[in-house]
Amino acid sequence: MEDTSVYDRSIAILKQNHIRITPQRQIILKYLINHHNHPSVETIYKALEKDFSNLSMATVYNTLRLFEDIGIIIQLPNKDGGVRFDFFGTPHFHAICEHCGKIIDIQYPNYNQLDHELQDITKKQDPDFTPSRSKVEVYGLCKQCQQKLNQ
Amino acid sequence: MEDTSVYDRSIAILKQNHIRITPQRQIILKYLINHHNHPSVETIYKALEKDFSNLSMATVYNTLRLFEDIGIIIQLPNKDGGVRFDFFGTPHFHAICEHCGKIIDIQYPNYNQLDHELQDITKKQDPDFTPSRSKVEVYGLCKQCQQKLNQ
DNA sequence: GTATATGCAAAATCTTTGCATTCCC
DNA sequence: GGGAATGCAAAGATTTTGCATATAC
Repeated sequence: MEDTSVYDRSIAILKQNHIRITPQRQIILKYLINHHNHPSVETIYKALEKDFSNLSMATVYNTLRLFEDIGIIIQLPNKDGGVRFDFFGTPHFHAICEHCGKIIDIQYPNYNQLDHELQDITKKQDPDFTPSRSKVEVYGLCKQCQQKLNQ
Repeated sequence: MEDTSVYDRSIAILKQNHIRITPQRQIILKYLINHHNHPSVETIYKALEKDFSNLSMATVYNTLRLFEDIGIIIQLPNKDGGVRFDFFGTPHFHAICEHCGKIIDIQYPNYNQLDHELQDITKKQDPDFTPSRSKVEVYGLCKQCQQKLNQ
């Protein structure tokens, strides 16, 4: 199963960073790998507390920040307050609807090249800054909202 | 003065969008044009309430959302909660320090071409989505934080 | 064994809302 | 004049903190 190796690779990254593998971190990681719904903190918490009682929001917050720091997930803006998250196994960017806030994954084969380009430009414009990753968001209107607004 | 015409052009955009020109909107717009410090809501409020008593946070929030909706400012993530804003007269992107959260403007001559490219890719990958603008952030370490972390 | 992570609940932040009043067009 | 914007304060969300307890390595 492909997901298992994604999971194993992620766990390896955690270990490389001397991060302890707790059950909470495992289930949150699994959730993020298996759900590409760009969940909010609360969505993750609600989904997991059923099977894993006495999980706390604080732990979910801690874990997500940790995962973001080491680059295996990225944070996305949420139209109505709060933020959302997305597992970042295959690098990609996001299209975000300005009207409803819907987030769509844009898988782009040359993302790595684009990422490299953006880091290059940044280093050229500001040699004092050492870039390590980039984040791209494209804003516009999703199909449903286009139709709604044209009525 | 260059800033005057930037201001006039922005006001024209507001009028095009049938947005009323209130004194509050004028001073907030002027502040954003003249300060490229990526201010938070509170920074703007604090700076303006001195000269403009009984300005309310609610109005600052409303105004910033409005300006963002019509695309004359963009919202940036803030490391420690909340968000920051930047006037978007000349299209550019941002370098953000992962360690201290510092935001640096990256003026890039071919930004428009890059923006166009990103919208093109998005449309190709998801024909149902109609893109209108893009946002690019490059993460890494600023000079100060590199030095700090290497000690 | 020890440093680290967790849960809990309270505190601190940040943002929105409702409504009476004011004001732009 | 009328619809829209504002200020205010309260409510609602979201996120962080402190500390005792539990646990990964």
